[in-house]
Amino acid sequence: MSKTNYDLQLSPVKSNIRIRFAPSPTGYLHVGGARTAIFNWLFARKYGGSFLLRIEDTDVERSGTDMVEAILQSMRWLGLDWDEEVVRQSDRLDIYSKHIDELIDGGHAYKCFCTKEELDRRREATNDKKQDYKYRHDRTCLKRDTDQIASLEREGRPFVVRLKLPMGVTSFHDEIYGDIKVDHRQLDDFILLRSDGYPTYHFAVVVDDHEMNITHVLRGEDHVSNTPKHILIYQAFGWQLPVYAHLPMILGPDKKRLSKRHGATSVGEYERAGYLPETMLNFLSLLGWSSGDDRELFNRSELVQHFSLDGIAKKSAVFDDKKLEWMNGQYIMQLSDQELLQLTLPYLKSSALLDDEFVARNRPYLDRVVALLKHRLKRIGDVVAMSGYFFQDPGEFEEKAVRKYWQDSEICAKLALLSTRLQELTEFDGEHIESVMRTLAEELETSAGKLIHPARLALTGVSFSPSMFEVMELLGKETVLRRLQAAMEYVKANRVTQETPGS
RNA sequence: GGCGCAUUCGUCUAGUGGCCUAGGACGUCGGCCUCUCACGCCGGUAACACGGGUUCGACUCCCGUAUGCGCUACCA
Repeated sequence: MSKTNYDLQLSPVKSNIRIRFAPSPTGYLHVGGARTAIFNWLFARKYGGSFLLRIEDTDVERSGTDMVEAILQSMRWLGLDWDEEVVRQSDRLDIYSKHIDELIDGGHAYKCFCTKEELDRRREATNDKKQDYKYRHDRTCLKRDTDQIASLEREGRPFVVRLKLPMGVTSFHDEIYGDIKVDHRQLDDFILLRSDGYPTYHFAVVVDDHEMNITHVLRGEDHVSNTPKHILIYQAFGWQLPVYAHLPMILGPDKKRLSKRHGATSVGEYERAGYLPETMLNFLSLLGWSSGDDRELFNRSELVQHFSLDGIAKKSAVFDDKKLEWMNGQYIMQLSDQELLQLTLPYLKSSALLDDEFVARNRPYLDRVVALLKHRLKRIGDVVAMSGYFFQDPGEFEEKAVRKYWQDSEICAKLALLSTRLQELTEFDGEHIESVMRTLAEELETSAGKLIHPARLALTGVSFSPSMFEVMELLGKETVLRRLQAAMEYVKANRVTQETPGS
Protein backbone atom coordinates (compact mmCIF):
# COMPACT_ATOMS: atom_id res chain seq x y z
CA MET A 1 0.00 0.00 0.00
CA SER A 2 2.88 2.31 0.65
CA LYS A 3 4.27 2.05 -2.83
CA THR A 4 3.30 4.46 -5.54
CA ASN A 5 1.51 2.95 -8.46
CA TYR A 6 3.40 4.35 -11.41
CA ASP A 7 1.49 2.28 -13.90
CA LEU A 8 -1.64 4.23 -13.21
CA GLN A 9 0.01 7.49 -12.46
CA LEU A 10 2.15 7.91 -15.51
CA SER A 11 1.70 7.88 -19.21
CA PRO A 12 3.54 4.96 -20.73
CA VAL A 13 4.65 7.05 -23.66
CA LYS A 14 6.21 10.19 -22.34
CA SER A 15 6.68 11.48 -18.84
CA ASN A 16 8.61 14.04 -16.86
CA ILE A 17 10.57 11.38 -15.08
CA ARG A 18 14.25 12.14 -15.05
CA ILE A 19 16.57 9.60 -13.57
CA ARG A 20 20.32 9.19 -13.55
CA PHE A 21 23.14 6.75 -13.03
CA ALA A 22 26.11 8.39 -11.33
CA PRO A 23 29.23 6.23 -11.19
CA SER A 24 32.51 7.46 -9.81
CA PRO A 25 35.42 6.69 -12.10
CA THR A 26 37.59 5.07 -9.45
CA GLY A 27 37.54 1.76 -11.30
CA TYR A 28 35.83 -0.16 -14.04
CA LEU A 29 32.08 -0.58 -14.07
CA HIS A 30 31.47 -3.44 -11.67
CA VAL A 31 28.44 -5.69 -11.63
CA GLY A 32 26.88 -3.89 -8.68
CA GLY A 33 27.08 -0.56 -10.45
CA ALA A 34 25.87 -2.17 -13.64
CA ARG A 35 22.83 -3.54 -11.85
CA THR A 36 22.03 -0.06 -10.51
CA ALA A 37 22.48 1.37 -14.00
CA ILE A 38 20.19 -1.30 -15.45
CA PHE A 39 17.40 -0.63 -12.97
CA ASN A 40 17.62 3.09 -13.62
CA TRP A 41 17.59 2.53 -17.34
CA LEU A 42 14.66 0.11 -17.16
CA PHE A 43 12.71 2.53 -15.03
CA ALA A 44 13.29 5.38 -17.46
CA ARG A 45 12.50 3.31 -20.53
CA LYS A 46 9.42 1.77 -19.01
CA TYR A 47 7.85 5.08 -18.07
CA GLY A 48 9.05 7.19 -20.94
CA GLY A 49 11.45 9.20 -18.81
CA SER A 50 14.96 10.42 -19.43
CA PHE A 51 17.99 8.41 -18.40
CA LEU A 52 21.03 10.55 -17.66
CA LEU A 53 24.62 9.86 -16.85
CA ARG A 54 26.75 11.77 -14.39
CA ILE A 55 30.37 11.13 -13.58
CA GLU A 56 31.12 11.71 -9.92
CA ASP A 57 34.78 12.56 -10.13
CA THR A 58 35.18 14.87 -7.19
CA ASP A 59 37.77 12.59 -5.64
CA VAL A 60 40.74 13.75 -7.63
CA GLU A 61 43.06 11.26 -6.00
CA ARG A 62 41.16 8.18 -7.00
CA SER A 63 39.48 9.23 -10.22
CA GLY A 64 40.94 8.51 -13.60
CA THR A 65 39.86 9.97 -16.92
CA ASP A 66 40.56 6.70 -18.70
CA MET A 67 38.09 5.05 -16.34
CA VAL A 68 35.33 7.31 -17.61
CA GLU A 69 35.65 6.01 -21.14
CA ALA A 70 35.87 2.44 -19.88
CA ILE A 71 32.65 2.88 -17.93
CA LEU A 72 30.86 4.44 -20.89
CA GLN A 73 32.11 1.57 -23.03
CA SER A 74 30.59 -0.97 -20.66
CA MET A 75 27.34 0.96 -20.64
CA ARG A 76 27.21 0.82 -24.44
CA TRP A 77 28.05 -2.85 -24.41
CA LEU A 78 25.12 -3.51 -22.10
CA GLY A 79 22.95 -1.46 -24.42
CA LEU A 80 22.15 1.16 -21.79
CA ASP A 81 21.78 4.30 -23.87
CA TRP A 82 21.54 7.67 -22.18
CA ASP A 83 19.59 10.68 -23.27
CA GLU A 84 21.66 13.77 -22.70
CA GLU A 85 25.26 14.77 -22.63
CA VAL A 86 27.25 13.14 -19.86
CA VAL A 87 27.65 15.46 -16.88
CA ARG A 88 30.98 15.60 -15.09
CA GLN A 89 31.15 17.02 -11.62
CA SER A 90 34.69 18.20 -12.10
CA ASP A 91 33.36 20.62 -14.74
CA ARG A 92 30.93 22.14 -12.32
CA LEU A 93 33.09 23.45 -9.50
CA ASP A 94 31.81 27.00 -9.95
CA ILE A 95 28.25 25.82 -9.60
CA TYR A 96 28.98 24.17 -6.29
CA SER A 97 30.81 27.18 -4.95
CA LYS A 98 27.95 29.45 -6.00
CA HIS A 99 25.53 27.25 -4.11
CA ILE A 100 27.77 26.99 -1.10
CA ASP A 101 27.76 30.78 -0.82
CA GLU A 102 24.01 30.73 -0.92
CA LEU A 103 23.95 28.33 2.00
CA ILE A 104 26.48 30.32 4.01
CA ASP A 105 24.62 33.56 3.37
CA GLY A 106 21.40 31.94 4.46
CA GLY A 107 23.01 30.76 7.68
CA HIS A 108 22.68 27.10 6.81
CA ALA A 109 26.38 26.44 6.48
CA TYR A 110 29.60 27.81 7.86
CA LYS A 111 33.30 27.86 7.20
CA CYS A 112 35.43 25.70 9.42
CA PHE A 113 39.16 26.22 9.83
CA CYS A 114 39.83 23.25 12.05
CA THR A 115 42.42 20.99 10.53
CA LYS A 116 42.08 17.30 10.19
CA GLU A 117 44.84 16.81 12.75
CA GLU A 118 43.02 19.03 15.20
CA LEU A 119 39.85 17.03 14.75
CA ASP A 120 41.69 13.75 15.22
CA ARG A 121 43.02 15.10 18.47
CA ARG A 122 39.59 16.03 19.67
CA ARG A 123 38.23 12.67 18.68
CA GLU A 124 41.04 11.04 20.62
CA ALA A 125 40.32 13.17 23.66
CA THR A 126 36.70 12.10 23.81
CA ASN A 127 36.21 9.99 26.86
CA ASP A 128 33.47 7.91 25.33
CA LYS A 129 33.72 5.80 22.25
CA LYS A 130 35.76 7.53 19.60
CA GLN A 131 33.00 7.23 17.06
CA ASP A 132 30.81 9.35 19.24
CA TYR A 133 32.76 12.52 18.60
CA LYS A 134 30.72 15.00 16.59
CA TYR A 135 31.84 18.37 15.39
CA ARG A 136 28.52 19.86 16.33
CA HIS A 137 29.40 19.24 19.99
CA ASP A 138 31.83 22.15 20.06
CA ARG A 139 31.21 23.98 16.79
CA THR A 140 34.38 25.95 17.33
CA CYS A 141 34.22 27.67 13.99
CA LEU A 142 30.52 28.44 14.08
CA LYS A 143 31.28 30.64 17.07
CA ARG A 144 33.77 32.79 15.22
CA ASP A 145 32.67 36.29 14.30
CA THR A 146 32.94 37.72 10.83
CA ASP A 147 36.15 39.64 11.57
CA GLN A 148 37.83 36.53 12.82
CA ILE A 149 36.78 34.57 9.77
CA ALA A 150 37.92 37.31 7.44
CA SER A 151 41.30 37.49 9.07
CA LEU A 152 41.79 33.74 8.97
CA GLU A 153 40.91 33.82 5.29
CA ARG A 154 43.37 36.63 4.70
CA GLU A 155 46.05 34.51 6.28
CA GLY A 156 45.27 31.96 3.65
CA ARG A 157 44.15 29.38 6.16
CA PRO A 158 42.42 26.48 4.41
CA PHE A 159 38.84 25.83 5.38
CA VAL A 160 35.99 23.49 4.73
CA VAL A 161 32.31 24.35 4.71
CA ARG A 162 30.02 22.47 7.04
CA LEU A 163 26.28 22.18 7.15
CA LYS A 164 24.76 23.71 10.25
CA LEU A 165 22.66 20.82 11.39
CA PRO A 166 19.24 21.66 12.79
CA MET A 167 17.96 19.61 15.71
CA GLY A 168 15.19 17.15 15.19
CA VAL A 169 14.37 14.07 13.21
CA THR A 170 14.33 13.50 9.48
CA SER A 171 12.03 10.91 8.07
CA PHE A 172 11.41 9.98 4.50
CA HIS A 173 9.63 7.48 2.37
CA ASP A 174 11.61 4.95 0.39
CA GLU A 175 9.77 3.20 -2.43
CA ILE A 176 11.47 -0.07 -1.56
CA TYR A 177 12.15 0.06 2.16
CA GLY A 178 9.20 2.08 3.29
CA ASP A 179 9.35 4.83 5.90
CA ILE A 180 12.70 5.51 7.51
CA LYS A 181 13.40 7.83 10.39
CA VAL A 182 16.73 9.15 11.66
CA ASP A 183 17.41 11.35 14.64
CA HIS A 184 19.82 14.21 13.85
CA ARG A 185 21.79 13.29 16.93
CA GLN A 186 23.23 10.50 14.86
CA LEU A 187 24.44 13.01 12.32
CA ASP A 188 27.04 15.74 12.40
CA ASP A 189 27.74 19.13 10.88
CA PHE A 190 29.15 17.19 7.96
CA ILE A 191 31.39 18.73 5.34
CA LEU A 192 29.90 20.06 2.14
CA LEU A 193 32.93 21.67 0.57
CA ARG A 194 36.43 20.37 1.12
CA SER A 195 39.48 22.53 1.65
CA ASP A 196 40.65 21.86 -1.89
CA GLY A 197 37.49 23.51 -3.17
CA TYR A 198 35.87 20.28 -4.29
CA PRO A 199 32.41 19.41 -3.03
CA THR A 200 31.87 16.24 -1.04
CA TYR A 201 29.72 13.51 -2.47
CA HIS A 202 26.75 14.52 -0.37
CA PHE A 203 26.75 18.10 -1.52
CA ALA A 204 27.46 17.45 -5.16
CA VAL A 205 24.78 14.80 -5.37
CA VAL A 206 22.11 17.13 -4.08
CA VAL A 207 23.13 20.14 -6.11
CA ASP A 208 23.41 18.13 -9.31
CA ASP A 209 20.24 16.16 -8.85
CA HIS A 210 18.42 19.42 -8.34
CA GLU A 211 20.08 21.22 -11.23
CA MET A 212 19.47 18.24 -13.50
CA ASN A 213 15.84 18.09 -12.43
CA ILE A 214 16.16 14.52 -11.26
CA THR A 215 12.79 13.25 -10.12
CA HIS A 216 13.70 9.76 -8.91
CA VAL A 217 16.84 8.60 -7.19
CA LEU A 218 17.42 4.86 -7.58
CA ARG A 219 20.68 3.84 -5.96
CA GLY A 220 22.35 1.22 -3.76
CA GLU A 221 21.12 0.41 -0.28
CA ASP A 222 24.41 1.64 1.15
CA HIS A 223 22.98 5.11 0.65
CA VAL A 224 19.95 4.68 2.85
CA SER A 225 21.88 6.03 5.79
CA ASN A 226 23.08 8.95 3.71
CA THR A 227 19.66 9.99 2.57
CA PRO A 228 18.78 12.07 5.66
CA LYS A 229 21.91 14.11 5.07
CA HIS A 230 20.86 14.75 1.53
CA ILE A 231 17.38 15.68 2.60
CA LEU A 232 18.81 18.16 5.09
CA ILE A 233 20.68 19.83 2.26
CA TYR A 234 17.55 19.96 0.11
CA GLN A 235 15.75 21.58 3.02
CA ALA A 236 18.51 24.11 3.59
CA PHE A 237 18.03 25.20 -0.01
CA GLY A 238 14.29 24.92 0.13
CA TRP A 239 14.31 22.56 -2.84
CA GLN A 240 11.83 19.85 -3.66
CA LEU A 241 12.84 16.31 -2.81
CA PRO A 242 13.14 13.56 -5.40
CA VAL A 243 11.48 10.19 -4.90
CA TYR A 244 13.89 7.76 -3.27
CA ALA A 245 14.20 4.05 -4.00
CA HIS A 246 17.13 2.07 -2.66
CA LEU A 247 18.27 -1.17 -4.20
CA PRO A 248 19.52 -4.16 -2.19
CA MET A 249 23.24 -4.84 -2.38
CA ILE A 250 24.98 -7.52 -4.41
CA LEU A 251 27.26 -9.77 -2.39
CA GLY A 252 29.94 -12.34 -3.13
CA PRO A 253 29.52 -16.05 -2.33
CA ASP A 254 30.83 -15.39 1.19
CA LYS A 255 28.04 -12.84 1.67
CA LYS A 256 30.53 -10.03 1.82
CA ARG A 257 30.27 -7.02 -0.39
CA LEU A 258 31.41 -7.98 -3.87
CA SER A 259 35.05 -7.06 -4.36
CA LYS A 260 38.18 -7.92 -6.25
CA ARG A 261 38.97 -10.95 -4.18
CA HIS A 262 35.81 -12.61 -5.42
CA GLY A 263 37.37 -12.86 -8.88
CA ALA A 264 35.76 -11.18 -11.85
CA THR A 265 33.66 -8.22 -10.77
CA SER A 266 33.81 -5.77 -13.64
CA VAL A 267 31.50 -6.12 -16.60
CA GLY A 268 34.51 -5.79 -18.87
CA GLU A 269 35.92 -9.00 -17.46
CA TYR A 270 32.70 -10.83 -18.17
CA GLU A 271 32.67 -9.41 -21.66
CA ARG A 272 36.17 -10.68 -22.32
CA ALA A 273 35.38 -14.13 -20.96
CA GLY A 274 32.63 -14.39 -23.53
CA TYR A 275 29.44 -13.55 -21.70
CA LEU A 276 26.81 -11.94 -23.88
CA PRO A 277 25.37 -8.53 -23.05
CA GLU A 278 21.89 -10.07 -23.19
CA THR A 279 22.95 -12.49 -20.49
CA MET A 280 24.37 -9.84 -18.20
CA LEU A 281 21.33 -7.64 -18.66
CA ASN A 282 18.93 -10.48 -17.89
CA PHE A 283 20.95 -11.96 -15.05
CA LEU A 284 21.66 -8.67 -13.31
CA SER A 285 18.01 -7.68 -13.63
CA LEU A 286 17.08 -10.79 -11.70
CA LEU A 287 19.39 -9.88 -8.84
CA GLY A 288 17.01 -8.12 -6.52
CA TRP A 289 14.06 -8.04 -8.85
CA SER A 290 11.52 -10.55 -10.04
CA SER A 291 8.54 -10.25 -12.30
CA GLY A 292 6.31 -11.99 -9.79
CA ASP A 293 5.73 -15.09 -11.88
CA ASP A 294 8.06 -17.98 -12.66
CA ARG A 295 9.75 -16.44 -15.66
CA GLU A 296 13.51 -16.16 -15.70
CA LEU A 297 14.47 -15.42 -19.28
CA PHE A 298 13.64 -11.94 -20.45
CA ASN A 299 15.02 -10.11 -23.44
CA ARG A 300 15.59 -6.39 -23.37
CA SER A 301 12.12 -5.26 -24.35
CA GLU A 302 10.46 -7.84 -22.14
CA LEU A 303 12.45 -6.49 -19.22
CA VAL A 304 11.30 -2.99 -19.98
CA GLN A 305 7.74 -4.24 -20.25
CA HIS A 306 7.75 -6.21 -17.00
CA PHE A 307 9.98 -4.04 -14.84
CA SER A 308 8.44 -2.42 -11.82
CA LEU A 309 9.61 -1.02 -8.51
CA ASP A 310 7.15 -3.36 -6.81
CA GLY A 311 9.20 -6.37 -7.86
CA ILE A 312 12.34 -5.15 -6.16
CA ALA A 313 13.48 -7.10 -3.12
CA LYS A 314 14.79 -5.75 0.17
CA LYS A 315 17.28 -8.50 0.78
CA SER A 316 20.79 -8.31 -0.64
CA ALA A 317 21.58 -10.93 -3.24
CA VAL A 318 24.55 -13.24 -3.73
CA PHE A 319 26.05 -13.23 -7.19
CA ASP A 320 25.84 -16.80 -8.46
CA ASP A 321 28.35 -17.56 -11.21
CA LYS A 322 26.82 -20.96 -11.92
CA LYS A 323 23.45 -19.51 -12.79
CA LEU A 324 25.12 -16.86 -14.90
CA GLU A 325 26.89 -19.61 -16.85
CA TRP A 326 23.69 -21.48 -17.41
CA MET A 327 21.94 -18.38 -18.61
CA ASN A 328 24.76 -17.52 -20.97
CA GLY A 329 24.49 -21.00 -22.45
CA GLN A 330 20.80 -20.36 -22.99
CA TYR A 331 21.50 -17.15 -24.86
CA ILE A 332 24.30 -18.69 -26.90
CA MET A 333 21.91 -21.40 -28.05
CA GLN A 334 19.54 -18.74 -29.31
CA LEU A 335 22.20 -17.26 -31.58
CA SER A 336 22.22 -18.03 -35.30
CA ASP A 337 25.29 -19.80 -36.64
CA GLN A 338 26.39 -16.59 -38.31
CA GLU A 339 26.04 -14.54 -35.15
CA LEU A 340 27.88 -17.12 -33.11
CA LEU A 341 30.68 -17.30 -35.64
CA GLN A 342 31.04 -13.55 -35.61
CA LEU A 343 31.43 -13.65 -31.84
CA THR A 344 33.84 -16.55 -31.74
CA LEU A 345 36.15 -15.29 -34.48
CA PRO A 346 38.14 -12.88 -32.29
CA TYR A 347 38.87 -15.68 -29.83
CA LEU A 348 39.80 -18.11 -32.57
CA LYS A 349 42.09 -15.64 -34.25
CA SER A 350 43.87 -14.57 -31.11
CA SER A 351 44.48 -18.20 -30.25
CA ALA A 352 46.25 -18.57 -33.61
CA LEU A 353 43.97 -21.46 -34.54
CA LEU A 354 43.14 -19.64 -37.75
CA ASP A 355 43.84 -16.41 -39.61
CA ASP A 356 41.94 -13.95 -41.78
CA GLU A 357 42.68 -15.79 -44.96
CA PHE A 358 41.35 -19.05 -43.59
CA VAL A 359 38.24 -17.26 -42.42
CA ALA A 360 37.68 -15.63 -45.80
CA ARG A 361 37.91 -18.94 -47.60
CA ASN A 362 36.10 -21.25 -45.22
CA ARG A 363 32.99 -19.40 -44.21
CA PRO A 364 30.57 -22.33 -44.63
CA TYR A 365 32.96 -24.66 -42.86
CA LEU A 366 33.20 -22.30 -39.92
CA ASP A 367 29.45 -21.88 -39.78
CA ARG A 368 29.08 -25.60 -39.42
CA VAL A 369 31.81 -25.84 -36.80
CA VAL A 370 30.11 -23.33 -34.53
CA ALA A 371 26.77 -24.96 -35.20
CA LEU A 372 28.14 -28.21 -33.80
CA LEU A 373 29.58 -26.44 -30.78
CA LYS A 374 26.63 -24.19 -30.06
CA HIS A 375 24.99 -26.37 -27.44
CA ARG A 376 28.24 -26.98 -25.68
CA LEU A 377 29.43 -23.42 -25.08
CA LYS A 378 28.91 -21.69 -21.78
CA ARG A 379 31.11 -18.78 -22.70
CA ILE A 380 32.11 -17.70 -26.19
CA GLY A 381 35.75 -17.97 -25.15
CA ASP A 382 35.30 -21.69 -24.50
CA VAL A 383 35.34 -22.21 -28.25
CA VAL A 384 39.13 -22.15 -28.30
CA ALA A 385 39.52 -25.13 -26.02
CA MET A 386 36.78 -27.05 -27.80
CA SER A 387 37.51 -26.59 -31.46
CA GLY A 388 41.23 -27.16 -32.00
CA TYR A 389 40.81 -30.40 -33.97
CA PHE A 390 38.65 -28.66 -36.55
CA PHE A 391 41.68 -26.67 -37.61
CA GLN A 392 44.73 -28.73 -36.75
CA ASP A 393 45.60 -32.42 -36.58
CA PRO A 394 45.78 -33.47 -32.96
CA GLY A 395 49.32 -33.09 -31.70
CA GLU A 396 48.84 -35.43 -28.80
CA PHE A 397 46.27 -37.87 -27.50
CA GLU A 398 44.49 -37.77 -24.19
CA GLU A 399 46.35 -40.26 -22.05
CA LYS A 400 43.41 -41.73 -20.24
CA ALA A 401 41.49 -42.22 -23.45
CA VAL A 402 44.46 -43.90 -25.10
CA ARG A 403 44.51 -46.46 -22.32
CA LYS A 404 40.80 -46.97 -22.58
CA TYR A 405 40.26 -47.16 -26.33
CA TRP A 406 43.55 -48.07 -27.92
CA GLN A 407 44.85 -50.86 -25.75
CA ASP A 408 42.93 -53.40 -27.82
CA SER A 409 45.53 -55.53 -29.66
CA GLU A 410 43.33 -55.46 -32.74
CA ILE A 411 42.99 -51.72 -32.75
CA CYS A 412 45.32 -51.05 -35.63
CA ALA A 413 43.65 -53.64 -37.78
CA LYS A 414 40.25 -52.16 -37.00
CA LEU A 415 41.33 -48.63 -37.77
CA ALA A 416 42.97 -49.80 -40.96
CA LEU A 417 39.81 -51.53 -42.02
CA LEU A 418 37.75 -48.48 -41.20
CA SER A 419 40.17 -46.38 -43.17
CA THR A 420 39.81 -48.60 -46.20
CA ARG A 421 36.04 -48.60 -46.07
CA LEU A 422 35.92 -44.84 -45.71
CA GLN A 423 38.26 -44.42 -48.59
CA GLU A 424 35.91 -46.39 -50.78
CA LEU A 425 33.03 -44.16 -49.81
CA THR A 426 31.99 -41.87 -52.62
CA GLU A 427 29.46 -39.79 -50.72
CA PHE A 428 31.36 -38.72 -47.62
CA ASP A 429 28.50 -37.45 -45.49
CA GLY A 430 27.28 -38.21 -42.00
CA GLU A 431 24.61 -40.61 -43.09
CA HIS A 432 26.88 -42.76 -45.23
CA ILE A 433 29.71 -42.63 -42.74
CA GLU A 434 27.36 -43.84 -40.05
CA SER A 435 26.20 -46.77 -42.12
CA VAL A 436 29.78 -47.70 -42.98
CA MET A 437 30.79 -47.72 -39.35
CA ARG A 438 27.77 -49.57 -38.11
CA THR A 439 28.08 -52.17 -40.83
CA LEU A 440 31.73 -52.62 -40.08
CA ALA A 441 31.00 -53.01 -36.40
CA GLU A 442 28.53 -55.75 -37.18
CA GLU A 443 31.00 -57.54 -39.39
CA LEU A 444 33.57 -57.40 -36.65
CA GLU A 445 30.95 -58.62 -34.23
CA THR A 446 31.46 -55.68 -31.97
CA SER A 447 29.43 -52.68 -30.87
CA ALA A 448 29.49 -49.46 -32.86
CA GLY A 449 30.90 -47.73 -29.84
CA LYS A 450 33.98 -49.93 -29.95
CA LEU A 451 34.70 -48.39 -33.32
CA ILE A 452 33.48 -44.89 -32.74
CA HIS A 453 35.42 -44.13 -29.58
CA PRO A 454 38.83 -45.14 -30.92
CA ALA A 455 38.07 -43.21 -34.09
CA ARG A 456 37.12 -40.14 -32.08
CA LEU A 457 40.38 -40.28 -30.23
CA ALA A 458 42.24 -40.60 -33.51
CA LEU A 459 40.46 -37.67 -35.11
CA THR A 460 40.18 -35.28 -32.23
CA GLY A 461 42.84 -36.35 -29.76
CA VAL A 462 40.26 -36.28 -26.99
CA SER A 463 37.46 -38.47 -25.70
CA PHE A 464 34.53 -36.15 -26.27
CA SER A 465 33.23 -34.26 -29.25
CA PRO A 466 30.04 -33.71 -31.19
CA SER A 467 28.63 -36.59 -33.21
CA MET A 468 31.49 -38.53 -34.74
CA PHE A 469 29.74 -38.90 -38.07
CA GLU A 470 29.14 -35.20 -38.43
CA VAL A 471 32.65 -34.37 -37.33
CA MET A 472 34.04 -36.74 -39.95
CA GLU A 473 31.88 -35.29 -42.65
CA LEU A 474 33.02 -31.81 -41.76
CA LEU A 475 36.67 -32.74 -41.55
CA GLY A 476 36.49 -34.34 -44.98
CA LYS A 477 37.77 -37.63 -46.28
CA GLU A 478 41.34 -36.57 -46.79
CA THR A 479 41.81 -35.28 -43.26
CA VAL A 480 40.01 -38.23 -41.72
CA LEU A 481 42.21 -40.75 -43.54
CA ARG A 482 45.35 -38.83 -42.67
CA ARG A 483 44.50 -38.70 -38.99
CA LEU A 484 43.56 -42.36 -38.87
CA GLN A 485 46.92 -43.17 -40.39
CA ALA A 486 48.71 -41.00 -37.85
CA ALA A 487 46.84 -42.68 -35.05
CA MET A 488 47.86 -46.14 -36.22
CA GLU A 489 51.45 -45.04 -36.33
CA TYR A 490 51.16 -43.65 -32.84
CA VAL A 491 49.72 -46.91 -31.58
CA LYS A 492 52.51 -48.92 -33.15
CA ALA A 493 55.18 -46.68 -31.73
CA ASN A 494 53.48 -46.77 -28.41
CA ARG A 495 53.40 -50.59 -28.41
CA VAL A 496 57.18 -50.73 -28.79
CA THR A 497 57.76 -48.57 -25.79
CA GLN A 498 55.25 -50.56 -23.80
CA GLU A 499 57.29 -53.71 -24.37
CA THR A 500 60.43 -52.02 -23.13
CA PRO A 501 61.11 -53.18 -19.58
CA GLY A 502 60.72 -50.58 -16.90
CA SER A 503 58.34 -48.46 -18.86
C1' G B 1 30.00 1.19 20.39
C1' G B 2 25.64 4.18 18.27
C1' C B 3 22.05 4.45 14.51
C1' G B 4 19.69 2.38 10.13
C1' C B 5 18.19 -1.79 7.16
C1' A B 6 17.55 -6.87 6.31
C1' U B 7 16.53 -12.36 7.47
C1' U B 8 11.95 -18.42 2.82
C1' C B 9 15.85 -24.55 -0.05
C1' G B 10 23.52 -24.21 -0.94
C1' U B 11 22.18 -19.72 -4.41
C1' C B 12 18.37 -16.32 -7.06
C1' U B 13 13.41 -15.98 -5.78
C1' A B 14 7.38 -16.69 -5.53
C1' G B 15 4.43 -15.75 -1.34
C1' U B 16 0.90 -9.07 0.95
C1' G B 17 -3.53 -13.75 7.37
C1' G B 18 -6.69 -19.37 5.44
C1' C B 19 -5.25 -21.04 -1.93
C1' C B 20 1.33 -23.59 1.58
C1' U B 21 1.44 -30.82 2.25
C1' A B 22 5.60 -23.50 0.99
C1' G B 23 5.86 -22.90 -5.86
C1' G B 24 9.71 -21.89 -9.82
C1' A B 25 14.96 -21.40 -11.43
C1' C B 26 20.38 -22.46 -10.89
C1' G B 27 23.28 -26.14 -8.46
C1' U B 28 23.39 -31.07 -6.80
C1' C B 29 21.79 -36.38 -7.01
C1' G B 30 19.25 -40.40 -9.87
C1' G B 31 17.15 -41.90 -14.54
C1' C B 32 15.91 -41.49 -19.86
C1' C B 33 17.96 -40.17 -24.69
C1' U B 34 22.80 -41.66 -26.72
C1' C B 35 28.85 -42.98 -30.28
C1' U B 36 31.35 -39.60 -26.00
C1' C B 37 30.61 -34.53 -24.24
C1' A B 38 26.81 -31.29 -24.31
C1' C B 39 21.60 -30.23 -25.29
C1' G B 40 16.81 -32.01 -24.12
C1' C B 41 13.32 -34.74 -21.06
C1' C B 42 11.65 -37.17 -16.35
C1' G B 43 12.27 -37.63 -11.13
C1' G B 44 14.60 -36.79 -6.19
C1' U B 45 17.10 -33.51 -2.57
C1' A B 46 16.65 -29.13 0.09
C1' A B 47 14.02 -23.46 3.24
C1' C B 48 9.89 -19.93 6.34
C1' A B 49 16.80 -17.60 11.81
C1' C B 50 15.07 -18.10 17.09
C1' G B 51 11.62 -16.76 21.16
C1' G B 52 7.33 -14.41 22.61
C1' G B 53 2.73 -12.21 21.45
C1' U B 54 -1.93 -10.68 18.22
C1' U B 55 -5.67 -13.94 15.80
C1' C B 56 -10.49 -18.97 15.13
C1' G B 57 -5.98 -19.26 12.00
C1' A B 58 0.48 -16.96 10.90
C1' C B 59 5.91 -17.57 6.16
C1' U B 60 2.73 -13.38 6.07
C1' C B 61 1.06 -8.46 11.57
C1' C B 62 3.62 -6.66 16.48
C1' C B 63 7.75 -7.02 20.15
C1' G B 64 12.40 -8.99 21.59
C1' U B 65 16.98 -11.95 20.62
C1' A B 66 20.59 -13.61 17.20
C1' U B 67 23.07 -13.02 12.77
C1' G B 68 24.44 -10.23 8.42
C1' C B 69 25.04 -5.76 5.83
C1' G B 70 25.27 -0.36 5.65
C1' C B 71 26.34 4.62 7.69
C1' U B 72 29.17 6.71 11.53
C1' A B 73 35.82 10.22 6.62
C1' C B 74 38.12 16.82 3.87
C1' C B 75 35.71 8.15 -0.23
C1' A B 76 31.72 7.81 -3.22
